[in-house]
Amino acid sequence: MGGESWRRTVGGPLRLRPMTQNAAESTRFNARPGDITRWSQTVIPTLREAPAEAEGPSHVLLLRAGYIRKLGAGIYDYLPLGARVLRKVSEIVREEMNAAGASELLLPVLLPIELYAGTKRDVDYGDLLFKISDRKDATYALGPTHEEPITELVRGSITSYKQLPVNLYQIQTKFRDEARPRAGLLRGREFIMKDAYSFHSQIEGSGGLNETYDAMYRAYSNIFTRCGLSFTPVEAESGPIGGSASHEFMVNCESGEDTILRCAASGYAANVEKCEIGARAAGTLTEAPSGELAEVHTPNLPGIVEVGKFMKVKPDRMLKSIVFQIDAGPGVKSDGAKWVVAVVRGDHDVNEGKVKTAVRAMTGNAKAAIALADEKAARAAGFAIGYVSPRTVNTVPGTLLLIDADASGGGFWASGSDKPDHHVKHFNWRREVGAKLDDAGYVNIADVRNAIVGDPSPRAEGAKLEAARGIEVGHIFKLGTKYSEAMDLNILDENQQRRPVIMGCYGIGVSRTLAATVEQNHDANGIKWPLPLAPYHVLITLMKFDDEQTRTTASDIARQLAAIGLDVLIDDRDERPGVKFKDADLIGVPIRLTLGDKALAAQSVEFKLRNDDGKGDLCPLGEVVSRCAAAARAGGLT
RNA sequence: CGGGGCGUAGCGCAGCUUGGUAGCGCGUUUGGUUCGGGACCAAAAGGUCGGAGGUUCAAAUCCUCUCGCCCCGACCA
Repeated sequence: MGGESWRRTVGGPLRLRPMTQNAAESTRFNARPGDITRWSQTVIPTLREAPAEAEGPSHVLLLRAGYIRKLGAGIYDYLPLGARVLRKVSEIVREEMNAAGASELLLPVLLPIELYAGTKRDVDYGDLLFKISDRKDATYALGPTHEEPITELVRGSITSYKQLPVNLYQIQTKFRDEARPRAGLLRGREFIMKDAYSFHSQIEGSGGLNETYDAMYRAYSNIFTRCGLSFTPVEAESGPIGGSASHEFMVNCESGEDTILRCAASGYAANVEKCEIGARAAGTLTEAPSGELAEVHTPNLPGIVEVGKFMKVKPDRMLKSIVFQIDAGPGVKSDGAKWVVAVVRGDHDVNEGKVKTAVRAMTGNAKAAIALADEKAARAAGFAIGYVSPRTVNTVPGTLLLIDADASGGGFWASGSDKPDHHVKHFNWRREVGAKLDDAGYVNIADVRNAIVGDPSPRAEGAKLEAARGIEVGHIFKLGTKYSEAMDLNILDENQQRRPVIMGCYGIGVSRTLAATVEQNHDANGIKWPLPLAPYHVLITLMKFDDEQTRTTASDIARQLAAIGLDVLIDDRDERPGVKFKDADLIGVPIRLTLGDKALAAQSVEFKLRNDDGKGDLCPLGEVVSRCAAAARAGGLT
């Protein structure tokens, strides 16, 4: 971080409110007064039963509590409560993005398909790209992310390296033609996202990509902290630049779809795709055989588990051999290596990214691309797909062999037999593969599998990796020059060199954050909003909706709360108390004030937090505002 | 895109096997009794049974096609 930079890139949000010694002023939570809404005048259609299709706590509760309504598969209305929460998330995002030196703009949703053809993303994105056509039959895409339009914009408006860096963001609806929308707001076809793009003339130093990346990392940490969420930033699959060039921000939640791994000793955390594994004991590839090689007929068995059951061999004693094909990369001459067979234990999963890294190291070709082998091509080359064994390193020309440490030892192994419907028992590395094992140009022991719970930590000796689940709500990464090269975004640098602009990209799922917050904060009765995201901070429940004194008192309190910046919902419906209390718990407003006869007679109201059990306690009218303010502050409202 | 399932009142469901006047609970409306954690009694409104075609005297029910939705998998912010 260049400390002299005029740009504010560190720390919390700028607040417009001037510092003051005045005690009353200092309890204010917002520059503007809070909102006062009467339940009877808005639309909060709570449901006793959730629609049958609702899946998962956030989906069920947001539907039941009247925050959202489904309009189609993966398409939702945001009702007044839902819209208010979205606004709260967005405001926090805005404040932190602005404080970190980014500028908000708004790009179109409707984009000519040609824009995506230029970067081949119309193909790469495939069916995920939402396409529509107009009356002239011209095709458009509904923006899934906005690298192309933003690059197009910057190409036409930034003309000198002296104008860099810039970081531009928008908060907007995105579209993806998901194969299977699910879990309500967590995976919709239409969702709200904050996406930011930064542009730089260099990677290092003041104004460089790394500086902004770090600033975004801090801004994201601030944002999710301010939202009141428990979250973990994890290392994710790195982009083209390498290193720790990508992080995902995961909301910690057992119901989350993503698995993350972390090491308590070092603080290291990564997603499954990225997670490194610490040093493991490997075999010497010289161990003695466990017995005679024996062929077993294993017809019509679809997976390793079934084969294992059939042969009475546990998956952790089986070798799984996965075939990848190597594309040497444009302009790079192939050195003859065409295939890679990655071998892991049957109970482990091959990691494509790690295979790629290992292949690059092995061949010295840093641009080599690998992909799961095309089945037809692999068969034609001599691989019995589904029954491949490591012996193919000897039988198929141009084949490299990568052996995971845990698959490299001696003892009993079962493997494919390189002919359809057959496996072998007592596979032995030395006997079956032979001299090629000693040729490091062809055979390497490497980390080529996904990490799992209990694996050694890559950062602290002796420590083990723990697994946790989460929901991805933010992702930052270093794009490099992929888009600037594809779209001719070049700028002359100070040495008069014409160079592609270096880019970074930073996303936050705004609507997903709303849902993830509910996933993380709820109980059997309903939602429990963290104060900063709550649609209203205080709910005033009238026991007698038509009692004049009750109504006046409620209005009074609401006005005073609004004056210090708290948002107030007054439940003035003609409903029985039980209904009101159930709904109060369901919609999850953090602070509840109940105005009933007995309390009012004692010049008091009942004060209860959504987080507390029981019925709350009496609070004298004169102390209500300060008590709410204290609770709001304790709840993380600023 | 593969496999499975479901479309009947605002929500949850029954009816379909064996064709014959479309039902139940919740919610809604009206009246009454109630009134501190989803009250009770009475009355009422609300449905082209997803759509199209076919078989039949007659179709929510049987057949064909189609659309929508959900779940598992593949995929994924």
